[in-house]
Amino acid sequence: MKQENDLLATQSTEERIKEAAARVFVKKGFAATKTRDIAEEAGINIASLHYYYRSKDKLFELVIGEALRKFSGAMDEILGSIEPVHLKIRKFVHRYIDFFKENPYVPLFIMSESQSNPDKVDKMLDTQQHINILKKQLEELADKGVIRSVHHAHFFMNLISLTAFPFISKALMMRKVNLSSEAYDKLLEERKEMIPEMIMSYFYLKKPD
Amino acid sequence: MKQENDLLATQSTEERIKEAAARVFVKKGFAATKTRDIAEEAGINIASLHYYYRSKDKLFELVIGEALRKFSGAMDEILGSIEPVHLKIRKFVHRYIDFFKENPYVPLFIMSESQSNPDKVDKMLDTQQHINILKKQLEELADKGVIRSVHHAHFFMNLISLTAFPFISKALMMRKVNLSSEAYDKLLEERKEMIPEMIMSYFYLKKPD
DNA sequence: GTTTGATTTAATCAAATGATTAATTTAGAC
DNA sequence: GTCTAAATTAATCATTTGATTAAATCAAAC
Repeated sequence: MKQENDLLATQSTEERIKEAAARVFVKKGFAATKTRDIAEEAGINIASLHYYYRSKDKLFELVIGEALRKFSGAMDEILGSIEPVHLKIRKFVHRYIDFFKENPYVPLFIMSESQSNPDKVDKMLDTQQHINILKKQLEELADKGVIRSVHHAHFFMNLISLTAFPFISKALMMRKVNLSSEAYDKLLEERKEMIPEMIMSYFYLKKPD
Repeated sequence: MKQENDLLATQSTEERIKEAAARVFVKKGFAATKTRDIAEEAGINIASLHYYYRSKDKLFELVIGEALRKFSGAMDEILGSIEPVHLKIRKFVHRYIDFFKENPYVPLFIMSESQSNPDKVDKMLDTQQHINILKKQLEELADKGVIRSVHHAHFFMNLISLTAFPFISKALMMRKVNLSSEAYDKLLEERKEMIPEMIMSYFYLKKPD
């Protein structure tokens, strides 16, 4: 077969289907995505989709699984380390803002899925262990009087809220505050510094050592 | 017709359909919701649904419209007032946490819809004007050196992120931090005090007058 | 109790949609 | 070149689903 262009030449059909599926699923959700949409997006025949992936369900689980692994892999790696908390915060925020800039639909996608399909999502994410490391660190700091003594969940919630929500709400927020996508992205970049500072100024009663 | 029970007796069919639709749409999203689901949830015939609301689309627009009006109505009322900013923050957070506790699916629903259906959502929300009041207030405070001089969007983003995200992520977060729904709700209640304090401690350089 | 309009129901339609089939084409082995 | 397995396509199937229809039921007016 003569390759019609480089784009087609560089990727296998199998690959193209998966990536097209990821785009469409993430944008429209599972139910609103039709196999024909994916086929069109990938530039292939519907039957090829079934040839490679058996069913829409299987393809979806593969795609969502990858999104979740990427997401929680990055999270665990940072939160689970034994680095001091105040350094973790910075790393976490920087890495997640970069990650979300490249995968802007992932956070909302995960939230939506964990609403409509809690079991599927749940099985693919288990960060329990790493959160416990963070918890222990926070308890120690609280004992020493370095940070406020509040439930560790608040710490975690605040960190993720401030980092992830502006991505989830980008479309809405842009309108509300009347900003272009570029201007908004610039603000997101600023948050890499702002969020750690904000968390620190609230939780830390003394300077960390 | 003999009424079979009080629940059926107290609501008209029309009302029951709308409320059932709200529950199902909000839980599963537009595409995943089948008219048969709504009919079953409401305990009525599919044809009655069309009799009262013409089409699935019309019913959806009605439901989403109401959710959005409730949401943005509350938001505007508080943010648009001329009260001092530090009082607004408290009111906003208290009111929204109460609102979200009663309507826990609304925030995620709005985010999902503004992703897949930006135009529909956009037309129903116009808080531009009230945000401008807040913006002006923040600029004045910044000029006086009372608060940090950062883009007003950050202020708004932080406020909403800290308030809304824990509701959007409740399902996921509960697992991560290993909490029951009740324990989680207790944390949400604590946030009524924590969030204003956190925002204040970061943005305010002097005590507000 | 009859009539009338509003409401509800069961049955059905047409289009959309996930999946399959059978035929065709492609690429590599010999 | 020929053969074979893999890949791709067009055509089609069975089910789901939003919507409609026509008949049945209900409730109020008289």
